[in-house]
Amino acid sequence: MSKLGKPASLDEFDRKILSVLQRDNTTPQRTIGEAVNLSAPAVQRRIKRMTEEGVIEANVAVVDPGAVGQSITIFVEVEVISETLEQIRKAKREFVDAPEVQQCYYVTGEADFILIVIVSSMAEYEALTHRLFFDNPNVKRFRTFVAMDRVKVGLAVPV
Amino acid sequence: MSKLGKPASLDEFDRKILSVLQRDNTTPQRTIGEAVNLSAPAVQRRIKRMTEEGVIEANVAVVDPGAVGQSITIFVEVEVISETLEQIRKAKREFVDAPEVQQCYYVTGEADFILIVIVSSMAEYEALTHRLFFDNPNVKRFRTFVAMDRVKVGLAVPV
DNA sequence: GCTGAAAATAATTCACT
DNA sequence: AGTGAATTATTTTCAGC
Repeated sequence: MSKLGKPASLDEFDRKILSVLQRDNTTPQRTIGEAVNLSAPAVQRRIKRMTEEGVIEANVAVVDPGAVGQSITIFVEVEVISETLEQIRKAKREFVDAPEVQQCYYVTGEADFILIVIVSSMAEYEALTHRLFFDNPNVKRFRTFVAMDRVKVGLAVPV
Repeated sequence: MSKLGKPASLDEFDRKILSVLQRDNTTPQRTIGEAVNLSAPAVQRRIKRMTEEGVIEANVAVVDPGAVGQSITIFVEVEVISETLEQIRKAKREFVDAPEVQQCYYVTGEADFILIVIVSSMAEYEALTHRLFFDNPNVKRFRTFVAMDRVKVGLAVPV
């Protein structure tokens, strides 16, 4: 959910703090302060403000899918038939609600949605395709790409 | 980088801890302990072990791209000409080294790579396509999908 | 091996300048 | 925004299972 309240102008201090937190948010505020030439409380205040403004959306641990069952990462391009606002909203909701769907984007181009799905078996994926796609009369077409290697993974944003 | 050293067998405690940390890794260990019926030090030891084993790959802050310049998320399907091991490795390296490339997967299907790119303007994306694709004789074709909405974003894994 | 309890250390938060 | 005190969390040590 993006905060639309403010432009949330960030100064150079904020940007530097963010770039540290995107790599490792367990970095002590004191260490961050030394890196950006600010006291620890000042760093803390800025982090708190950016969290309240929604600049920092979440703080999460990144888990290796392979360690938790033999997980399979799959990309799915989905094309829908009707692109009315209501249909799009409904499709979004269905995709978001599926726990197997890790990331979902509404896109321009030859597809309408791109989904990143994580399952523990192809049988599970097949079941998911039935539930999300075949049983959905508004889905015209979908294409599957199975990831053989997660070459680079990150949610970081250039700051 | 996936740790291949051990199967890293996780018990129910580990899985519960992971599922908490994937939502919010700033949750105090004491609170986690109460949730999973374990003492704070026990929680801490398990987190440390899973971090060393690579089960926990990173701890990161998720930043709203819109807050940091008006960032644009783009998906790119890349098809290469030669799929020799050496060419694949070389392509991987080039994609990984580009800071605009946030996520990169090597996939089966009609494409060979799927990239998730974040740029602050289409001009920047165009420059990137020249650098990564047009100037690379091994790239046969690429397709661009511009994200209009990040419907769901997460790196969490079902545990 | 693992746990939980207590002490020591280090972090964060708050009042004040 | 910085300083220092108070609070809170994390880390280590250690005894017991």
